[in-house]
Amino acid sequence: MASNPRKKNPSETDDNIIPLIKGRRATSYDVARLAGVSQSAVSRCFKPGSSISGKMRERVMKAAKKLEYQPNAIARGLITQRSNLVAVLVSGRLNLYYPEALFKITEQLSSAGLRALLFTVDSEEDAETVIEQAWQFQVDGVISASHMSREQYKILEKRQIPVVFFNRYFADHPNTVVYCDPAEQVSDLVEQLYELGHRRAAIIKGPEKNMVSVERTRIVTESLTRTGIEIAASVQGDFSYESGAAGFQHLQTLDGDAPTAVICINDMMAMGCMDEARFVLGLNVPADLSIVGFDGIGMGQFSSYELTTIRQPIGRMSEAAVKMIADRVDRPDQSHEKRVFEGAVIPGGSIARAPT
Amino acid sequence: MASNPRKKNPSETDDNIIPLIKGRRATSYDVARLAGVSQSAVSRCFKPGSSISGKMRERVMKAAKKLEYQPNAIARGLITQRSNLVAVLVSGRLNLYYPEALFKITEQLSSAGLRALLFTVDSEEDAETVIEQAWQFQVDGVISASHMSREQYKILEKRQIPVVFFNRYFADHPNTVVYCDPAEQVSDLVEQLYELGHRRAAIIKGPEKNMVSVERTRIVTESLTRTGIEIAASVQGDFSYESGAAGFQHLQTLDGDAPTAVICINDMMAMGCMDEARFVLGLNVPADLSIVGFDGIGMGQFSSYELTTIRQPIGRMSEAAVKMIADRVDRPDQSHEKRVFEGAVIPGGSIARAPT
DNA sequence: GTGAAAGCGCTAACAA
DNA sequence: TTGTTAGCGCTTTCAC
Repeated sequence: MASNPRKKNPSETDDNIIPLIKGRRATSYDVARLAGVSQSAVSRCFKPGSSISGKMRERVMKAAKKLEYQPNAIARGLITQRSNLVAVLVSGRLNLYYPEALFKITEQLSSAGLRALLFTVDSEEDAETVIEQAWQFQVDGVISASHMSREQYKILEKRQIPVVFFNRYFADHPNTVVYCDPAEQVSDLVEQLYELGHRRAAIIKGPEKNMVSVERTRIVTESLTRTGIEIAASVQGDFSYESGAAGFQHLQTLDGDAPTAVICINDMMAMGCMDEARFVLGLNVPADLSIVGFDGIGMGQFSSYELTTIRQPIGRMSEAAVKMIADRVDRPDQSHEKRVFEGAVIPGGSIARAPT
Repeated sequence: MASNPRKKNPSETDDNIIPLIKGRRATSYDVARLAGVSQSAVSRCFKPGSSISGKMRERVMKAAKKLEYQPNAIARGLITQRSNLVAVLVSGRLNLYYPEALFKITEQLSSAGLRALLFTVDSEEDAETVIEQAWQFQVDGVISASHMSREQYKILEKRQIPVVFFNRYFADHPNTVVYCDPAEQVSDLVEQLYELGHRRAAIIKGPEKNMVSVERTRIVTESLTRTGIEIAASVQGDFSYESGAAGFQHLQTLDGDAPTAVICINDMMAMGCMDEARFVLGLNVPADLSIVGFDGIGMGQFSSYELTTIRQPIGRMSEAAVKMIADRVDRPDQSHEKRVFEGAVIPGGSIARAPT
């Protein structure tokens, strides 16, 4: 019979007394035998909120301790249909510039009793295989801070795996999202630039298909136009330092008056831009050129940069993402929710009155 | 009987034709039924190297595709006693300065058919709970790039969970290690400093209990002494930018001749030190002061710093770590191995002739 | 090459 | 409150 406990186990045929054979981990049966109770009693002892007497609990726990028994989460997951695993999808390339969120999310998941199964996704094909992997490992949910196509999302939806998007979403599709909307702060900052006399600005954008980049660019463009600052140019970057430098170099080659301010769609590019302006072109930042970034990464505040930027509340966003995935795991039919956080302007010293 | 397939499954009692009930994932039984073969045949189809006929494989795969069947890795793990999960332990705080290794390791694990279960460890108690968690999840191995006490390591050893240490090890205990030994490069760099006329240097150390910090400090100290450069002072930092700045500030308060060179035990502190020297004390780096770092992080090469440093071959080290853990998972009784990589000097522009 | 059957370690429904 | 028992979905002998 299947339920005949450990019939083939050598520890039983050889010697019923020795409970833990070297090299084999103790199971609930081993604990039950040592404690002289049933296996299910052991199981109950490790499930919070089970009805169990103090005496029983004590006996079991003593035996468990002796055998260093810890319930097998894999076996538990098989029967409960809950793995307590959450796939965390990050972009290896982009996250290098911004690892805070990953660590915060991992910590938060841990406090929620969930484990982070980490996947790096740097291409659409990666996403494909990662989703299959996550499916094989029966993850209870997915936190996606990397690229994911609509089709891929639909697969997860069909399989009823809850997904929380971190800083990206599908506008035309219901989904659960934690997001930072810097519109208000962009508006403030752009007005400040206007008052400082800036009338021509340039934008260095992030990756073409990156949602954060596209949204920030849109907001900046709108805000500049509304305020009455002309957009001299808008060049493509890829979020890296090098692309910020290259972007600024590219700006120099364009016709027309030079912009007095450059808005970079993330901090890394802003630093590249600043260094290019200062060290290659010999400009003075901010006297000759004002530079603004996005993200609020730690490095931006180093004395060499003192970047004026718009910070995302990463801690609160990570917390929210984990809270939301945990909720959706418990109640998958729950309606979708989008939690939008505001940014915050970090003043810095990279903007000043426009040169006359 | 336990092996009576899916007796209680509503999809069977209600309708034997419909193979996949909405909301339940397909199992190998569902596929077997649709293909008209036995369940074990399905299992064999998904195990590489099983003896199976082409016709059978085709039929099964067709059915599997139709049902979007993927084997359940959790159930597989239960029976094979292999979870294909590897716990990756990183320090959340310290890794912020150095996320490359984590992403590289994750990618490499993925190619080896293993998944990274990520844990952040920032205190000894964290390590305690993390080890228990990893044990519960039946991880096949552990890659530890965070603090772990000897006792904690011994627990893992006793439980026969292979461990690979990344950039740390226990000298008096056999263990499997991937490590970067920069002794040679330190020697070169120190000699270079000597030839540039430096005779007094200071050291800004990393966290007291951090193995990398202790080792680098030891090597630097020895090298300076051997070469004939006096160690003016050695102050404590914690690997952060701020502590590098504070460290340099602290150096200024000390009696005696000021050092003409500062060796910082990581790049982050070197940048803090450099900024403090330049922007707070108005020194010119490298004309007035030479600064050296360790790690070779990307930022160090930004034009604002151009840090002279000793790089670790992170890519190769990550690769080695994954290779080693995969080997040990397959052959746990294999003897231990320590793979030591050399560093590489990145010239940079933060050292020059000592001021006279 | 294929199928029947046992059982990995656990939870949960049920009976006592 | 406790014990008995049926499976979660898979791999793996063992017959044929």
